[in-house]
Amino acid sequence: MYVAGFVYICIYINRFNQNMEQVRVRFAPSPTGPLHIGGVRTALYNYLFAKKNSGTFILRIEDTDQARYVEGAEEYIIESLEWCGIVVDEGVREGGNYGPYRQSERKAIYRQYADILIDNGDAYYAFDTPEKLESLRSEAEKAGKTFIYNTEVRGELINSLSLGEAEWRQKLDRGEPYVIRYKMSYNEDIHFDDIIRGHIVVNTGTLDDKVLFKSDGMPTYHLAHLVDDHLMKISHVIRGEEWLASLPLHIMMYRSFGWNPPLFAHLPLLLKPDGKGKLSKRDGDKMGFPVFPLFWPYGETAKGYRDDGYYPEPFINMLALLGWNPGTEQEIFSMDELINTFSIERVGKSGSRFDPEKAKWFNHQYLQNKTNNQLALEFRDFLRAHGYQDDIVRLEALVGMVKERVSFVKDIWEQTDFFFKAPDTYDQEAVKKRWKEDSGLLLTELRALLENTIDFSSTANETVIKSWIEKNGYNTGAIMNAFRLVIVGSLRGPHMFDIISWLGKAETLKRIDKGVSLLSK
RNA sequence: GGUCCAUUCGUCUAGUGGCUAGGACGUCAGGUUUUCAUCCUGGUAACAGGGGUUCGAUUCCCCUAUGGACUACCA
Repeated sequence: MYVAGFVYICIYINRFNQNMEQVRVRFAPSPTGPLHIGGVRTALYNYLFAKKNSGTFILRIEDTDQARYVEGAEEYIIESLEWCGIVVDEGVREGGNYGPYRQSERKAIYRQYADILIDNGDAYYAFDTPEKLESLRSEAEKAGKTFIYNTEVRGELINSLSLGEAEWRQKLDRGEPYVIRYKMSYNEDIHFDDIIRGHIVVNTGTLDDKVLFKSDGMPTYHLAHLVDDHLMKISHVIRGEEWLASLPLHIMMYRSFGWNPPLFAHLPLLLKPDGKGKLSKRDGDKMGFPVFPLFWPYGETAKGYRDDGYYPEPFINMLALLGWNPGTEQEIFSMDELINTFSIERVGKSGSRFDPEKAKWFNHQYLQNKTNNQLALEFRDFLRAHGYQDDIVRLEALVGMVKERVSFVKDIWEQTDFFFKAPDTYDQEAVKKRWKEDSGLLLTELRALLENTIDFSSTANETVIKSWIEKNGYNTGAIMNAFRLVIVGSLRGPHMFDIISWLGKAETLKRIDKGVSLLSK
């Protein structure tokens, strides 16, 4: 028992080391719509693992389902990965020695492998119509059971196992539609390992004879991905947890083919922020955050992170930490740091609830590290959208004043709108609280002071005004709040002296005049 | 229903057979500030439940509960 266990572990370790020699991983989405952040995370973990181990990251398009194919989805997926900074080594655009990388273009390959299984006796032809199977399923359901196409019922259905050879060959020759099914063995325990979940045992009695080859001449996922993974020399299959249930089948198939399976790692799911279940587009719509990297422009549109103002770096940073952590207290990672630190063993086992608030915080952190020049350049577009413009040096100064209080470039406008337009109305609450009987007189006095100032810089004004306040024994808070009210229109914004210095003397005096006349009535 | 997987603060998570169970987001309070925000400081808050094993379990085992995935000629 112990010896068997030891031998088993040795074989496993040996295989593990073999696979580590040439790491080749793939991200294999099907082009059925926009790429979900769950998918992005799967791609990211594959990418990080590949780069960490000097391996190859492959993008394979799994378009074997012609009915679900969506125009534009492939381009969208590629563009999404590009935006994220996930670089594909081999794929539909990049090419490579193991192409083609689109399954629809590999159609001819799959049939041969299906035939190998048939010759082995590990697969067979089945002629049952979808309608017949459907009715068997609903019948079983009515009886409180589940219909499974397996050893128990195989003999009673129409296939090359129940029919005489002459009979099924005749059906084939006549061109009757058929599928190829895997002949699952009965009552056998299969043992396999998952890097994240450890050792798992499943009895084949609970498995069914999965369709490998469809009547439309296309393989199903089970056949296609397995053949491709083998032919493309994939060393590690890192994919979503939804595949864990069909891993026993895949292990059996590797055995039938006589191939060494790759190593597997099944990633936990991303769950919705509230309640239960996995994250979906609906949650994003409902709670006002995106679940896709990019805006999806086809058919039913969906907003994306890029278009919502997120930078790719914090988006990736946030996603990397959702289900994985380095075991240290570091939270902010560049892509290179992620690559250096990543390991599959440190991916968690349980599903992670997505928290949009934390995503915002990551963006905030990254934005703080941008230079004023970068932000000013980006902000200029938002400014134009509001019908304003200014020179880049002035915008740099402006951005510098509010940078630390925003999470997105688009937020800058909310913090700086009053720089571009004098207030027309004044916040009533603030007026009530801060505009006193003598405010008008005091501001008129202040106006005279500013009018005679030569140096209108922030520091110069601060010195002048503060000494004036002190000399006259005025109340600083009373003056400054009233001052802010006429300049900004409400009690918010950066340092007052920075504001008026940016506005300039003429505009400052104008706003005092306007405010005093409107508020002193 | 069946099979498989999972379960540490509200959320993301660290961690260990003996610790005051650590960090981050959020939240709350205080401080700084001429305002708001930022920022700083501090607080709040967790080992799903029940049995074992053990001198001792959050940690190891079993059961229960809860959640999830799969159960297509979809991936």
